[in-house]
Amino acid sequence: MASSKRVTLAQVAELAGVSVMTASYTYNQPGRVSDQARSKVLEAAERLGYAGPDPSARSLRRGSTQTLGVVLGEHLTYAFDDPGAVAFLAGIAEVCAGRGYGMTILPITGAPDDVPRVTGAAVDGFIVWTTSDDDPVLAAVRATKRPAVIHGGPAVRGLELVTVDNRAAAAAVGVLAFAGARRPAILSFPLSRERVSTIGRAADLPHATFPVTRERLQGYRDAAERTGFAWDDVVVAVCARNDAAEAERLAATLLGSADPPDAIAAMGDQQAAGVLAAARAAGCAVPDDLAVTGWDDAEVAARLGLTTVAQSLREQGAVCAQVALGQQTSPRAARWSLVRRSSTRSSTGRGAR
Amino acid sequence: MASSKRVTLAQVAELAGVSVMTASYTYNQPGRVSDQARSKVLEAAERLGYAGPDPSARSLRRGSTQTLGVVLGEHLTYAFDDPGAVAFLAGIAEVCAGRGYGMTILPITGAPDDVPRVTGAAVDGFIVWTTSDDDPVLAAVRATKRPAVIHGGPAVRGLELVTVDNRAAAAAVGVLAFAGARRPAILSFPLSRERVSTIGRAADLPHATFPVTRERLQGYRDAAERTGFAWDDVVVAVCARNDAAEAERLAATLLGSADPPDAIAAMGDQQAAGVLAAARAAGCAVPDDLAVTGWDDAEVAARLGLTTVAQSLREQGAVCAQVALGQQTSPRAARWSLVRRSSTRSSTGRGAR
DNA sequence: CTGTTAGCGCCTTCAC
DNA sequence: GTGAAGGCGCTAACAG
Repeated sequence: MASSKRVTLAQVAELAGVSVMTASYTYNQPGRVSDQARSKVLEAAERLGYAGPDPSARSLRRGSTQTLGVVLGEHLTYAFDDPGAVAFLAGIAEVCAGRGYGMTILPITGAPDDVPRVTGAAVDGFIVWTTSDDDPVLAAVRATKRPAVIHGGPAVRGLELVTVDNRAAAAAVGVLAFAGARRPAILSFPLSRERVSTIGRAADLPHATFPVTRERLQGYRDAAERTGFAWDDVVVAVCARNDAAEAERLAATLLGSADPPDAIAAMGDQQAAGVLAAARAAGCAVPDDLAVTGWDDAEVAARLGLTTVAQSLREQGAVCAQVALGQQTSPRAARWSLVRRSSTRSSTGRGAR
Repeated sequence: MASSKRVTLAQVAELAGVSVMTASYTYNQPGRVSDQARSKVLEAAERLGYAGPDPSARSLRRGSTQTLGVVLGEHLTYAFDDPGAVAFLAGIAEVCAGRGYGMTILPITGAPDDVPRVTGAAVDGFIVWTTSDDDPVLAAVRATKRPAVIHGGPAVRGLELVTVDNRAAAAAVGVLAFAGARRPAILSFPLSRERVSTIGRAADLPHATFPVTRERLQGYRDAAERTGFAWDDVVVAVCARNDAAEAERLAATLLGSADPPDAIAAMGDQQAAGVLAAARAAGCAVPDDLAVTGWDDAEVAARLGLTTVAQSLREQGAVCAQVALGQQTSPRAARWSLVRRSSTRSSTGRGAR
């Protein structure tokens, strides 16, 4: 039945005894073709083992691929490990599926071939997961001139941006973390793509090229100053990612130091969960000996009673997709809110809640 | 600088004063072009705002898209929620990134347009996440004649299959679950795409069209019979998915019944975690009052001390990708092993471990 | 309802 | 190192 070579629409049309267009219509606008012609075409297709119109040829002709590209920063595994990133992807997928679009994941490895792989992806638009100011992929995406939306940051001229106001949210949650504390500390996402772990004074921090990290640090600084601290007094531990295990290790180090913190604002709920584990191990009562805050309001935050910043990454993913598809423009800043639970001190006195 | 219309290689070549082929070589085989010609081309491209070779045209001409399609069953959100599925995707992504391939996620919604969306995806091959015998997407994938690998099942003529021996593994873990028990029960994945929750006798189960579910049920049956039970005596609760919350609800119902089970074999670790939560709520000691087993050896299994079936979904994802890329063929059955922890009774007497 | 024409943008082939 | 021709497989646009 099937020939070994690729079967084309022209061959099907010939065998069916109709023109190529009739065969094409049979697949694309079946209602426009007579029953008779249609069945002849389908029968011929069956006989030849025709696989259906070739997607690449169709894309070329139509000028659209019906696919959106999603650029995920280095370490795809970590992206999938992060419940926030996963929710974001689910939001994109929902919109894509609803509009008949596919969704191409473009994993970035850090190797030089990232750029051609992104540029060469057959997609109608891009969604870029938070990255650093200096990520070469940003320029590559812009160079394609296809619609592109960046989530989180950085803001790039000509590309859309969907994000919460990280600085404001960090300031708000930071106040909850630091209120009533004497030695505030921060558990930070990496500052730059090198992703090294460090512990040090806030004043000694090198410039952060991840805008999301940078803005949250600024917000925590606002919070520290608002609650009576100098930025220099704040200890900042930098993690390589939003991961409980590493956070636990760093938190254990902090808590075991000569001058342990009594408040830790973390940039992610997974990190905060690690901090709670370290606190338990150290015999530290939360929130009395140690206040802890997270970020994202993931499932773990509710389970552990974490005070955190709530935002819907899923919804933001959906918005990114809509913007990339041109269904929506100029999204105002995404919504966020504070979720106050038992991991922070009550500002009106102990046990006030 | 940039014109509003799409810029083509021919226009770049013309402005650069070279032939189209020289321009093409500049992008694809830079070494083959003189420095002079190359810089003229790149300058012209810059001036015109040329976005680089069009991916669809290139795919058509080359006959390959450099992308793999991954078909994820209904409810993409759930897929991302399932740590096993996520590990599987990470394994695929790893191989894809390493070979310069993209990875297109094809979410299945259950709507009739699933088939054209899958068929029409510009991909070189497919990886299909476990589905039911009657899923129309299977036929569609096969009809494309592109390489395709199914994970888990069903086995389809002409398509590759990567899976563990579910029946054997279920029999093995089932023996651990049921040993020393008097009223064995099973917490099952859905039987068919309808995904309804039910509780009933094993003998009354309708035919399962999800082969993975079916084979695991058969294995548990083997285990039940091997440990002295008739299949009719086994209670089976069917969940809509591998999710802790739903499992907890069903387990609570089981444990609150007139004749509560004292052993529950679950098809997933998340489900098993839900069972443990229900047991705790019901004041049921594990494993003495209730033995519990899971499946996958996810992170939660280690944390909760669950006896479970270990398999590397990540590795299986990688294998699927390699097979789909034609780098590997006829994969033998994937490896699995038993991980015995504290959620099951010791076969040599209490506390033997 | 069916057919003809004319490319979509690029790259393989083969010549120079 | 460079170029001319031709066509990958399909469908928009326009007849009839």
